[in-house]
Amino acid sequence: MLKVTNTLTGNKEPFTPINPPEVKMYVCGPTVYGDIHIGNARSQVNFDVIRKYLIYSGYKVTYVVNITDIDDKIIKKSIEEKKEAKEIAENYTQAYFKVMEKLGVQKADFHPKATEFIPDMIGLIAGLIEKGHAYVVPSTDLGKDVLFDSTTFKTYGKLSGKNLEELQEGARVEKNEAKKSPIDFVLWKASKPGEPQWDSPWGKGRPGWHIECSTMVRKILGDSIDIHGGGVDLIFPHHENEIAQCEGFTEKPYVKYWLHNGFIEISGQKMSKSLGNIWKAKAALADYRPEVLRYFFLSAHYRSGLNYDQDILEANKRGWEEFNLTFQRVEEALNSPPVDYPMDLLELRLAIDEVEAKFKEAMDDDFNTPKATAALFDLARETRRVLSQTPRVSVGAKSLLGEALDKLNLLGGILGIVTAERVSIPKEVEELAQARVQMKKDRKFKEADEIRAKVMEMGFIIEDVQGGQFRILPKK
RNA sequence: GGCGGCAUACCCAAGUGGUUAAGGGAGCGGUCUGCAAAACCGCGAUUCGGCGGUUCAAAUCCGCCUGCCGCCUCCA
Repeated sequence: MLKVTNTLTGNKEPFTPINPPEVKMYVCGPTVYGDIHIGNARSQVNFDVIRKYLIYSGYKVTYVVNITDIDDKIIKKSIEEKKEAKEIAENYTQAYFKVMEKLGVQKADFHPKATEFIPDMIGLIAGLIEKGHAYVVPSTDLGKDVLFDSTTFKTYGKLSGKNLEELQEGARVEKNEAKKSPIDFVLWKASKPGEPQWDSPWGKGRPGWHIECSTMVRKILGDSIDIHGGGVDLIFPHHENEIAQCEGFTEKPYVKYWLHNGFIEISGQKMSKSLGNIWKAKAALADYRPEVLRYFFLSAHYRSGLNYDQDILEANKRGWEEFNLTFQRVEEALNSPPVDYPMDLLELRLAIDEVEAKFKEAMDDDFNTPKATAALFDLARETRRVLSQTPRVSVGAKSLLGEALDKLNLLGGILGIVTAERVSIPKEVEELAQARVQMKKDRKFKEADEIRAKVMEMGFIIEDVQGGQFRILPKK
């Protein structure tokens, strides 16, 4: 039984979708005003894993990740770079997809862009005005603003655990004097001359940030959905406001399970522009394999903070490489002719039999990826143990190793920490290594060592195993 | 000030009332080997920030204290 921690209730609760086996899932995607950083990437990877695990568990998932392609930051950037906002948005949208693809994040079923839903947003805003949840105030020469009237939504604050009085007292200096209450938020924003703009009943303007998610969720998935995800920082005000907009209008529950992932910190500090410690996903991918980054992201529970440090990532890298080596070893054994002596396979048999149950148990517990990974490592260790003495194994062992490999591929694939990529060994290296076997037999160790040194220069390591056999590994 | 989270070995990190406190990295010892190895095996917290309490039983529940962090303003 899958359990998930729901921000709305603050509890870990059984996951029972509204209309099983269907699961409607929406995750906040990027605002495309720049290259995404490693924190955005972590969030998307977390939810990618959650999505894949739900599918593995038999749910029929409809997955939506939006692209915010109109907002203040994009406009600011377009002024700075003297480019159209549209061009900025388009460029960074492509950059985003490129990074996601590299990271093995599967495309969502829908990637709606805010600018493609303007008429729907206008419709929702008009509906909110009609229902008395929103009001219009004068703004620029081109149009008026529309604001959500928070006090009309009784349960405002239920997601973030805040209440209206506290919020009003704690509110910072408010710029917009037209607001009835400082915590009212903008649904529609009048444009200034030269800014991107759309026609509306309130003149030329553009949508507020919160309204886009509400609109696209309703348009694509419906009034009530099962899962809505994003980073912890979105709880307030973004997701709080989405609830107010949708439930204010539909009077139906908007989202059943709110899931929020923790932040990545850089050496214990929050990533921020002022600290100058923003770590871009692109830069991370230049230094590390995607599988290593995913392994790192999944090394802590998704709700926890995740501290980045050079040493920590290096340690994760070594851990992943060890895991990855298992695949190569097993494939090597499967592709070699069998030996005819019996092997002790009891431990491996047991490990294969329990890995999937252990993995499920971990993932069913609010997607406990560190624990799930440990289950995979237990099996990987057993396979390596069988292979420790020899690259060639018995027929029985081959059969079990094949089973183990299938399990590791299946489960590791959900986490996205398995790579299909194999380093091909050049024929010349293979031949040199083969020749070295005879040299060793002839006790020409000096020559044998020279071969090893030469192969090393070519980027490969020769490891001797039992029976005069060898194993070739790429140099790291 | 309000709300919330966290504190487990040298490092990362599971564990949320009851067998020997997962897993990974580093370290150490060993195996194999002509040597080497990033290979394999073994070792490693009588103890879970501190102090009290509840309980037959607590890292796990409660209270207080200390320290760190997030949100309350754009942010994954």
